[in-house]
Amino acid sequence: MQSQEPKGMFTAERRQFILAMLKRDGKVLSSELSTALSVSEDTIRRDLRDLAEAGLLQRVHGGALPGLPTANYAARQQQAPQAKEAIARAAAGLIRSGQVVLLDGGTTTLQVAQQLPRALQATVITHCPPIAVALAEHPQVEVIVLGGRLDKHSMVTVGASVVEALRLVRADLCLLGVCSVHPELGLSGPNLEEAHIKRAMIASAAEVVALVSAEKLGTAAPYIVGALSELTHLVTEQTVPEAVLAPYRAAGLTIVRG
Amino acid sequence: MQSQEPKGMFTAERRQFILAMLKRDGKVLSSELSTALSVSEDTIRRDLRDLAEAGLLQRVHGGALPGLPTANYAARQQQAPQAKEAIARAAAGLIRSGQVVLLDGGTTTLQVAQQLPRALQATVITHCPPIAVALAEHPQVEVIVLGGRLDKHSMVTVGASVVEALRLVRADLCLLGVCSVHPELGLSGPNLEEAHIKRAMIASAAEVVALVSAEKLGTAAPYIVGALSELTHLVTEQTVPEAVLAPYRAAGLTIVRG
DNA sequence: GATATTACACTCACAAATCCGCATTTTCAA
DNA sequence: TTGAAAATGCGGATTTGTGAGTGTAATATC
Repeated sequence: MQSQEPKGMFTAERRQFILAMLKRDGKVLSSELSTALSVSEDTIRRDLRDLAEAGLLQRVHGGALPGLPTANYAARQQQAPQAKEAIARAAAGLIRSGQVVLLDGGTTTLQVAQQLPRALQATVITHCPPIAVALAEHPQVEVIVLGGRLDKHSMVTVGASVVEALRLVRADLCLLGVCSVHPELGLSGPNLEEAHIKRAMIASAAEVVALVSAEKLGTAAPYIVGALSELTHLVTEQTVPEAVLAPYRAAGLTIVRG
Repeated sequence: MQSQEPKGMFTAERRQFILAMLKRDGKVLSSELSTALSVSEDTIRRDLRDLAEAGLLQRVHGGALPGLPTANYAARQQQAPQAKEAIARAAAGLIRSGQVVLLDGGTTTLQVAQQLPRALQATVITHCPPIAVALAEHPQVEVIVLGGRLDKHSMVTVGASVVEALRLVRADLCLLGVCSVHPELGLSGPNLEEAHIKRAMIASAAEVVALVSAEKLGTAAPYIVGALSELTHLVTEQTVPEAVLAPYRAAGLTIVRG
């Protein structure tokens, strides 16, 4: 993709190229751009200055970094500590090319969406608008949004229409977010509506993966989602001691540590 | 196709040729077009100016690039902020407390969502995930998301499920975004799927408001949404001369200037 | 912590592209 | 045919994009 470009290139084209390169590599260097596009570094700097002014990237010494993908999610990302990021990365690794994936709501699954390899080609079905917005940046993934009433706290759509739409789906994989997991009580959550939806997601997927941070392991919440036997994988943190995980292994789950 | 053209060539023909060449090559140069069509560069510039006004391409220094398809959503959000903001504020003022409102996709309608008075209590139905995310901040507004396949370019969900869900709705008000409006041809847009959805939105609402920036007035696009008579209000910029608005007034529309 | 190096902003200059007004030609209808 | 409106081309002024030179700020190196 490092291909040279015709000597005649519009300013707008060059800036598109810069943005594309930034998106692909996560950063750009003024010097590299200058040689790659065969224009002076001053021109590159002018481009970077204008693009930064438009909020499309963030200038740093020597080049530029991706701009903040809107303030909303920047705030969310901050409250995602390293542990969640690691869990998300591990979970993203479970998705294979060509699969249809059900992606639950929550900050951890949002991280999953942001960490999908750019080369991955898949269909993601979600009832979480922020995840849909995040995945719009992805070049390959097809996104299906499940409609319903928006629950502003958890930022997912809920209601009969979501469950109904899930009935029409046969997914390969299902990634479940915020849930309590208990060796005997199984999965449970703090919200009845969401519990219904998670149950429908489980019913529509061949493999079911739960993303569980350390503090949610061994706990339970008011509303039951399903038994432990409904799960196939459990992704959690490095730091969780093996003793805590033993009962889940015994139940036949594949354990993945982020 | 690169063949020379008869010395006698109608203006419309030449413009078709320009569009075809743009579609084939992804870009056109004023200088090349001038020699290829054996007309002066001024004529080419006039063509490009008119075609850009009709929204069929995007002018750049030295030639033109394909219209909207290349610009991404984040970039569009930045363009012409003050005019769009004014239109959005005026449109937001049309919403009365307790109403059920259909909110179309687009950058202008996103502005509307961001400008809703915090005291307003209403239900907003939208097929645009970014709008849903923006409205999550609002303390009073209930949000309903219409599900479907995500069109990454315009950031709205599309498909039969959206139209189907709209059938179940009886809204008081409908705010339509990016559309071309023409006194005789009525509303039209650049996308067939979206045209279908806009039509369904119109059918489900008692009052229909079109949010139209100055450059979209008097223009048309490939896909018809509906006749002028389907509209009840038209919100546009302060700067639009009264003469341009006269035909819309004559059609019985209430004109609101931002 | 001082110095060398690199990146940056600012200005100027030049060329290309564009815009504008006006004269000329073409088109179409009365 | 004739007249009005639109389209076209031309010469000018203006704007835009670019590169080069110079001084300043930031980073790297010792």
